[in-house]
Amino acid sequence: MLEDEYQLDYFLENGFVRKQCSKCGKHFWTRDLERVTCGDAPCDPYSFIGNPVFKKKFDLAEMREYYLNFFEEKGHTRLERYPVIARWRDDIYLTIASIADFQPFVTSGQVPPPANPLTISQPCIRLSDLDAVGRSGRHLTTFEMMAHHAFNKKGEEIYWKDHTVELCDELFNSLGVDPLAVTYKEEPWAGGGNAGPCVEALIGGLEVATLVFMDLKQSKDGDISIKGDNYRKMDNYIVDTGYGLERFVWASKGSPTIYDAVFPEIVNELMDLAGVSHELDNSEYANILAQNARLAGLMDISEKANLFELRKQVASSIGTTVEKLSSIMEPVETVYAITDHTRCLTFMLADGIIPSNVKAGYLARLVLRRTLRMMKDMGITVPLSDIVRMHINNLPEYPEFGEKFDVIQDILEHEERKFGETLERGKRMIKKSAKHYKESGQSMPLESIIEMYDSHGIPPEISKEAASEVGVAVDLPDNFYSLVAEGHSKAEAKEEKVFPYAERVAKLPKTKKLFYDEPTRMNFEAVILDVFDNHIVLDSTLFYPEGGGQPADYGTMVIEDVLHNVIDVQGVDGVVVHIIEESEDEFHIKKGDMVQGHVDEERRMAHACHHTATHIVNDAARKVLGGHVWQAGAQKSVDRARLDISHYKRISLEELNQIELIANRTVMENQRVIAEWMDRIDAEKKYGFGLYQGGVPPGSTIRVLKVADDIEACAGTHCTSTGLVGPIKMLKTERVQDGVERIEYAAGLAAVRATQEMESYLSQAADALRVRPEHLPSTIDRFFNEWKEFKKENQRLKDDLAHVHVLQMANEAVNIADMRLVAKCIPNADIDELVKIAGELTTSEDMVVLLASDAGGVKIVGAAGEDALKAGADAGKIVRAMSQVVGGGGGGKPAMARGGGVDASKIDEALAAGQSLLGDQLNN
RNA sequence: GGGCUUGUAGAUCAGUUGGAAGAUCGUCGCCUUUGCAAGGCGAAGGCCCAGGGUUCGAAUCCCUGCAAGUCCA
Repeated sequence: MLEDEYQLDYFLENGFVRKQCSKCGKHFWTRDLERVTCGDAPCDPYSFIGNPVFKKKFDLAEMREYYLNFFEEKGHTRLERYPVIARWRDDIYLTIASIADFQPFVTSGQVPPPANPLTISQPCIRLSDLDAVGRSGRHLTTFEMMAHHAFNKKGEEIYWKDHTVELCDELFNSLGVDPLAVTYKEEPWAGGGNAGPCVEALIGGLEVATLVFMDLKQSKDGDISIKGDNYRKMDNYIVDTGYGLERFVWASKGSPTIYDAVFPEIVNELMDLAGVSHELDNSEYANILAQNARLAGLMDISEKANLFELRKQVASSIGTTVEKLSSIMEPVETVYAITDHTRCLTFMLADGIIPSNVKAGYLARLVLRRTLRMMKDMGITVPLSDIVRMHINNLPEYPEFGEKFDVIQDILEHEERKFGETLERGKRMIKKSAKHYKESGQSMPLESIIEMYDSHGIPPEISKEAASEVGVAVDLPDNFYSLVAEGHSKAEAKEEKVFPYAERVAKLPKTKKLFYDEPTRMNFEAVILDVFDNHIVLDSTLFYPEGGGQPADYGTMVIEDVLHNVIDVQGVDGVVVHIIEESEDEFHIKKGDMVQGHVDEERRMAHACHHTATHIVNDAARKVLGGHVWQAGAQKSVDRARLDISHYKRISLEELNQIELIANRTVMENQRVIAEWMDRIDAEKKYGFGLYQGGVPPGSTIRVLKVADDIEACAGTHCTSTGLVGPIKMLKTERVQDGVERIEYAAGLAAVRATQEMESYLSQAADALRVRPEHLPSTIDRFFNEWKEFKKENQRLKDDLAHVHVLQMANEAVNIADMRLVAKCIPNADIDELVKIAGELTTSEDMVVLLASDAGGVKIVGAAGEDALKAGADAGKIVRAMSQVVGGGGGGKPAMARGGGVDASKIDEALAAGQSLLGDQLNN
């Protein structure tokens, strides 16, 4: 990055000098002529602890308000925060920075910003330094990034570097910061495909703000190289600042840790619950925490070795041992982490993340389970929701949290119970396998501990604990989690489907879409703009291209008196491409030809019904299940549609019935379906991000569709009023992921057909049992019970029959070498009968039994009594040999074997062969 | 989106190379006991998740589906 980028007039005119840090070598700007270090840790240790840098103390609400108000007075428009779950992004799950609110469409210049310049305090969640939270004294999973942004275009500059630094500097001045204590360090920034110069504002060793001047974007042919990637200048350039709200509050209070500054009441309450005495008034204790935070500021403690190093340094600086220090620090750190994590959960759940085993939901569960584990370690037994309640009470600025508390509580209880069950199950498994290893005199292999974690979610510490209860010791290596990661094969890069002819299509003008204005018209005329094999582009069309879960229209096109079937329609950047069935005539189609198009009306109407029904069902589901319900996907077809929604429990039959009733009521209200093209920003302001349930459409204007109470951005074709949807019939629910339920339903004629189909199953079943459908449940119940009775009865009869056979057959035995043999065919007997007879006969110890039956081919059973076994009889071998005779196979144990074959005519031959083989066995 | 694990009695789980479906707890009956805890004897209770396939034969092997658990991006 060029040095020139940082030669700001503001610095030069306000007594700043550019220096190079004597420790890290980076350049920085300061008013302090004596200063030799850049002001950032580790070059400068924290000096603000116990020595606040502002003239007064602020809490979160006061600080946030001060900041936003300051920038409002400087001509910025204040914006409401965005959710912590990045609904409008498909590349990240969580909102990780204020600028994320405006990516990708505002930052790329496609969509104008909601205000310019603007200021916002955006709650953000970053889980990348999870291990450091609580320990470092400064890391948080959840923080608010206060920011002012200006979006500049060539010729339309709001403000750029000078004014940005000036505003920052003024803010510090107004807060009473000593001007000599502020440094601005040069630190080129790159991330998320963009880059630019950047200065970090540092006070007392703490980085309190980052001022990014984003004016580069990643590009293969770019002429500027940063960290190995090529970038080039953008037409627009953006002021992207980030001021850490929590750090400001910390700096204003100078408390030993950021946690004691941000949520002191909750920290204290949890310390009490954990039985940890946390007296910051005690100067000795406060000094330990302060010293820990100061030194932690100098290093990255996410690695265990570094944590130990930190302990060593802190211990020596206050004159104690590492063990003693650890015993003081660990409980305190854990409580800090619990306080932080529960605040994170508060934001996550209140903003509608449903804990799950995939996607953002997994992140929520990760935090949740970590928290529960730590609470258990600390002996905190209150429900998680009690702690979340504390946070909600502590954040009155977010009244929406309180409104959602009931659902949050329900989710938390559900999750706590689930985790408890998982741990119980896991402990049983561990104990079982530990016992196994103990008995065989082995130690517990690490692989099984890894498997317990990877496949069953049992934390290694819990595995170790459970194993030691059985008396098996387990060594846990420091790099346990990286060993887990090693076991995972790298995910394959998925192949992106590339549309053929995409480049040529891109050069064509956007197709005029007639189906929005005239949803009921099915015939049209148009002109061919271009043809690629069987792909046809028109100037205008009534054909709906696949999109938004709605499949493409089919139909026909008459070109030069030849009829072509349209078998697919795709949209490529606003250009509609019609794909016709391949035929020999297609070679005659050329640019400029007139086309008479006809859309398959039945297919279109079925799609429209299902699409409108989807909006109705979505709304009904929210009304029945709760406001946390969020569309996670949808697909329509001619005969059914499905809607995936976020929900933390299985949908019960009662709930599904309720949804069905409400949906059909909405239909009968016969409300007009209203679609209007709106400015994206206006639409977002008016309706919120609920608009994007079905996905985020690109562009500065979006089509807002109102179906009864449901308002969404939607580009599909719809019925003109809800009444035209016809009946909506729920078909089934399915759990596609933990936390995501799929509802399947049919609408319109498809619903009638689906109902008819169900009824026909019902009447067929009823006919088969010769009862009326309403008697089916009781009749089936009776039949099933009777069937079980008969089965048992059958078993008893076979036993009796076998017994009768046994009495007869014992007399028929022939003597072979001191043993007795019964070799006989019992016609029609099934294999179980043969087994029973043979089993009973061989209770006589000198008996060998060879039985056959012609039921279903040939069945053979052989058995030998104790003495016969000792004498060398092996029923397994005999039966195998006999089975080969009848064209099959068999085997078993010497005492009991079975086999069979297909050729019933050779049964006698097989019995004879068996007898002779037995003779051989006994004589040897 | 990818990976791994699991569906057997009311509950928790065994079930070997494919060859007679089991244990423990719980339930019920009887016995022992002043009573309780406990003990003894016995019994009931299984579409071995569903559907295909391989095989003479499948709880067991293969495929598909359904249900559930879990790790990661």
